Amino acid sequence: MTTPGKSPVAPPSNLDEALARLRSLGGRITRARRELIEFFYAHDTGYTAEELAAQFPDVDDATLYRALATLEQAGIVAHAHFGHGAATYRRAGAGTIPVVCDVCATVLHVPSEELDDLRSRLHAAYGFSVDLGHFALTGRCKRCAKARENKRR
Amino acid sequence: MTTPGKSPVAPPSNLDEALARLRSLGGRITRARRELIEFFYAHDTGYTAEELAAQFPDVDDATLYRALATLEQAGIVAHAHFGHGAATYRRAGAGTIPVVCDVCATVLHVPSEELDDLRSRLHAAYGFSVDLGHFALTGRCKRCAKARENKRR
DNA sequence: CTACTTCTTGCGACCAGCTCGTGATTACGG
DNA sequence: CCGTAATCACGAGCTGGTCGCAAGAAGTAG
Repeated sequence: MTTPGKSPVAPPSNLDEALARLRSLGGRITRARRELIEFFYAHDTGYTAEELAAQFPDVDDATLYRALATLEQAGIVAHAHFGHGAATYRRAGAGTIPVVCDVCATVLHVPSEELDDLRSRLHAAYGFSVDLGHFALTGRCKRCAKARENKRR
Repeated sequence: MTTPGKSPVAPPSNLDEALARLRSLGGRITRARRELIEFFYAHDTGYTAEELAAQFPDVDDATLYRALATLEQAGIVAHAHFGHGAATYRRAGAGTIPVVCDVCATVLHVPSEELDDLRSRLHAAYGFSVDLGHFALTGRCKRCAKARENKRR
């Protein structure tokens, strides 16, 4: 309803596989798409659309968003929401989930196995398959939690 | 950085306490605020700003958002993000975490104890105090997960 | 009850992040 | 190299939310 259908298959593990996947789904390899894929396979962290736009100044915004949506449907990239602002995009299948401090916006990447437990519990109890990683977990990092403690007394 | 500072104290447990809390923090009890608080104490689920605006047609949008922000700072209401759209607001301290299906948008309310484990694990391992409930967990509900399975073969 | 101060509201303009419609362009199968 | 469908660039538009400011109400002191 809100998210474009995400491919349930395993993410491609390298650039060539990603290009092949895109092609096999009937997508064309355009300059924008190729550059994006290359970029994501060269950089493992997440980028906002704005950052990507700065990286590829001659790709139009609308094109950028459409390319990202296509790559996402192909299971090549994934996006997640941090805090209140823009979404961040990164390579699919990264194996970590982002945890963001709402105070200082620091992002901690937690291995996704930390959450396997929760995932299987919710699956067993409610039949729900959680997709951890689409929304970041939020909270307070060690430092900001401590700072706030001090302020309160 | 993104979220207005959230009060770390326990949420008020009834309407009068909530009003008292607001007053004790130097806030005035205006019609908009009182009506909102009454509404949240009468309805336990979450509402988008749009739904609230429809509920209180003579409260201006900007006022509504400002009132919600005030109540949130006072620890009376809390907002969370479901899917990609608008935030939803509800009474603070509800004790359940929303889990949303990205396909059919059904919301499942999971007792927050289900997540205690995760919370303490992340706290122990990274010093991070997660605030589950600010972002909903997303994924596929039983029915939509099954539907997708069938479509794939 | 009145006067006064300060917080709050309503209004309109505005902003970020993203999406859509359209005609021009380009990838790629043949 | 051609034809044609997929894609792109451009501009307008949409949603969800915020801001500045003048006018209006809540609380307080007298």
